[in-house]
Amino acid sequence: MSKNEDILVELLDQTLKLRFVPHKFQLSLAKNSCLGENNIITVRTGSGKTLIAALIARYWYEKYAKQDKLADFKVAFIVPTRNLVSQQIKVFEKAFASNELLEISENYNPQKIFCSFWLRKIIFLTPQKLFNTLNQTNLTLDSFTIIFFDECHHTNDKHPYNEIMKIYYSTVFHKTVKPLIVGLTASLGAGKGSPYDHLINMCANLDCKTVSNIIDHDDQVDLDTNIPSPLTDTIHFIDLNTEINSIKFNIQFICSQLGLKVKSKQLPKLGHSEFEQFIFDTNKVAAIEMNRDLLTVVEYLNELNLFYQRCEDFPLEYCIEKLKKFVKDSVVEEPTTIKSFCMSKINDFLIELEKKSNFINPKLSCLIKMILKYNKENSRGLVLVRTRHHTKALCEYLNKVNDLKENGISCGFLIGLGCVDGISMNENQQRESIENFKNGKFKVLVATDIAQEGLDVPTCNYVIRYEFVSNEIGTVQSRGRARAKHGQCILITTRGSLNEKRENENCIKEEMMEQALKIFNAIEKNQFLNEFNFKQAKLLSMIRSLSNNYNQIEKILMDSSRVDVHCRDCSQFLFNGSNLRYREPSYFSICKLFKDNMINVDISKQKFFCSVKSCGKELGRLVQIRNSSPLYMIDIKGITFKFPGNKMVPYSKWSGISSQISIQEFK
DNA sequence: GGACTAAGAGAGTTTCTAGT
DNA sequence: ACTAGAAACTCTCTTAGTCC
Repeated sequence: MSKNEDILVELLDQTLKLRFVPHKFQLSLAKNSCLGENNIITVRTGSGKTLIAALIARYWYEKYAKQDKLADFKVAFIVPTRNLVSQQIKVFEKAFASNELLEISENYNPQKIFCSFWLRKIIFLTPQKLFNTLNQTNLTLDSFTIIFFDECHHTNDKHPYNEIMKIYYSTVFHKTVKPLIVGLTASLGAGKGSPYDHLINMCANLDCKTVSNIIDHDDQVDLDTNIPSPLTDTIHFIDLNTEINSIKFNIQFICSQLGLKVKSKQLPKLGHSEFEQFIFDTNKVAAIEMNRDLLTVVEYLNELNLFYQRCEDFPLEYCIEKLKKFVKDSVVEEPTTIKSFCMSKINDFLIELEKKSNFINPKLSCLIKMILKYNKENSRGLVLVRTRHHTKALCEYLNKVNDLKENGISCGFLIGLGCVDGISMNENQQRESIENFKNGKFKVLVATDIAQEGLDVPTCNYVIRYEFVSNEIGTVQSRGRARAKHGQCILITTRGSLNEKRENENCIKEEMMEQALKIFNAIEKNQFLNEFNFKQAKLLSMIRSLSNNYNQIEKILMDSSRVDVHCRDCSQFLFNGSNLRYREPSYFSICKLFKDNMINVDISKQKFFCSVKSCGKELGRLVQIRNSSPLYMIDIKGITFKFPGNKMVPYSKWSGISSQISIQEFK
């Protein structure tokens, strides 16, 4: 029996302890990692990559247990986006007791991660968190037995994944004890140059000399029979109808009228980048010349151009609402002649639009038709769009459509964290949206590309990309969201659009990527290793030179006593830099002279200000720490730093100055 | 005409700040 | 103490400008 088969038998034995029965192809893909080789596992979406990871982790867990080394067993499972953390934990629960798994959620700081690290066997986190912990605490990569990189095609350039690998290369690569690297992805991508070169680059970045993919015929059959078969993408072309074209024509007409008012030469075509450039340039000229009329016209032209772009994809009511809001916001008491003219043109246009009450947007009606067509008992549909505005507008619109209501189809939306242009979502709302989509309260989910990667809803049977095309990896990933049998993936776009062109290019790239994998499978191992070693040597020398630079920067960190802190407004000297102290997450002054003479304290507000009478700049807040006198927390925006040679530098954040001078920590 | 670079927009993530 | 929002950072894509 060969060593490989040994491993397989052993693996099958392990499966008795799992709460799932792995498919044969999953065992084949896990093999290299169980042999202890760093390895990239690539197989199409939906085939249970996370289960393979759990299998590998379990294999090593048992191995360590047998050798009585379980105390050393530590695994990190890194995922590119936060909402994947809890999702992947659920999969691992099929192979491990939940008290051995730890979800590092957003309220963990590096110190807390460092402390919690020892409590559980497997931690799940985003790469930035791991990176920060490695940099700010004593945690090192050789503490880990295995590191899984989920969606490892990100390991490139300055992505946090690659930053972690740079630490790997500069700290543990030459050691005998180092973590086993396992990369998981549905598609490595084709890169910019040759896809095969790209594949070698990815291997070098991840220090993986093998790429596990389905080679064996039996495995292919096993995959195809057990996992719902892959879908072919279809592009659904839309021809714009006369109504939209007439609206566009109207906007063009109004714009040319506005243009004449400022004697501009012929306007560029609306909806194209030249028009935006024209707006930008003209605005600049108008601002320099202080030409108010021109500024007004440019403002209106810009809004009309936005309308021109929106009316194809968005519901008409949404476009009208946006325009109305613009009109409302720009009302002034005594408008100039030009302003009144623009306003009246827009108002006329709005009245004209209101008449089109039963206007049909062909792209939207196609979307509704698609949803109705693929909607089944207990089915789910994902609509992917480009911007946050799309998600909100489409979601509101779809929820009003009678055809959908009658079929019991309600719709939710999902976007990333934070607030942009007044559209926001926090973590709880995200979780709620996904939960409602899973439990069926929402049968349709409209989302930005946050949902493109990793969102795993088994009943999701169709994905509609609504005028949304990203890169070739995105095409593969979005297809993988349709998990149910006979799933569908449709791209809705205007005929002849840029999106059509890009989608076609993506398909070609995807084909090339498959080809690169075939070359890899066919090529002599030695030849591959030569190419791999060459890339890796290049990578190592680059990292070495980077770390040399880094060490130099470390060395020239200035003694804090060589800088002085001054008031940002009146330049009054406040205290010497040696009196600065850091206590997470803020900075304080411990200078007695400063406290006694340089500031006025407002006890009721718990704030202090520059003591110069004509200044009074706010400099910071009082912070009460248990059983001690108040600390003087300095606001970075209230002060400026004076360097040797009398150079004054204002910083907007503390990380700027703390990378220049050494600041002591509070004890 | 093709390759490269820079800037801008829109998406993401984390950290820090300020208000309740 | 908690939470929401701003700021700072990266990534991808597109466009415009420059160089060969």
